[in-house]
Amino acid sequence: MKPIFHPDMDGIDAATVFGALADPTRLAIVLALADAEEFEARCGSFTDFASPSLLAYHFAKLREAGITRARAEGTSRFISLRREELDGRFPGLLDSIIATARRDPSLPRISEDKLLAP
Amino acid sequence: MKPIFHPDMDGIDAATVFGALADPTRLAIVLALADAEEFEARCGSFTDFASPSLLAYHFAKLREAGITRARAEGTSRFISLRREELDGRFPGLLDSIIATARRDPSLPRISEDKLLAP
DNA sequence: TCTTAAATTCAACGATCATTGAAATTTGAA
DNA sequence: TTCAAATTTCAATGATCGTTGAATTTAAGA
Repeated sequence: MKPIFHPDMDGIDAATVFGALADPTRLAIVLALADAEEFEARCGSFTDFASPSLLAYHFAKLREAGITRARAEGTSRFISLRREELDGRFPGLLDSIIATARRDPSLPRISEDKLLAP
Repeated sequence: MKPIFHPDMDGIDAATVFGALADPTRLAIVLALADAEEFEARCGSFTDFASPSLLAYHFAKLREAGITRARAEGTSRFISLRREELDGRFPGLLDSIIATARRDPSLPRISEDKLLAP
């Protein structure tokens, strides 16, 4: 019932965004969201990356840095990239981040068809 | 006499680069280097940003993440951006970082003519 | 040689971070 | 109402981070 907090994009500073990306698991989440056909993914799709409670921590970091939004549906949650808003605040940055993540072979990947499966 | 360590760019991963940028002082250093006419700056030019010992810590972080190089001359040191090398590893990233830093008014700035003055 | 200047290194500190496992919350289904 | 699934919250841990101030290094100049 309690709404999910999403920060105003105008208040986001650059160092906070980079801090949210300074972790391979979070970078892998962003990459998976970027490379997926669907624009959102179920939170439970990422259990290959970390334990549920650790994932919740990483999801909160990304959300509080303005990079992702979250939406609740039933007992599930879906997250997606705040593409347009982030591009308004820092034009071109998200695309560059995604391109950078793609170039890093050390990042864990996830098969795309896992992202929405219940 | 002991040479300054510069990591091989191939071994740099994306999360390390973002981690080096997750601090306003280090972002301000990168921004100053990017906006300067000269391609390098004396380390002592940044004392507005932090104390000498704290600056040395930040310089090391940037250097170990592959973002900057350092060169000793007499008792001074000069740092510069590893533009071409970084662009080879992560094309377009540095320009995007610089554009992002420019859009963040909360970052401290330095008058450009301080960067080389002895 | 003695001194000064420029910068780093080191030891310490409190703060934040990533991680774990258990407990709590929320919702839909039996 | 009870149960199970999905996810978060909480408390605790060790590790890393940003910061300070003192000590050290290095090289140039008097």
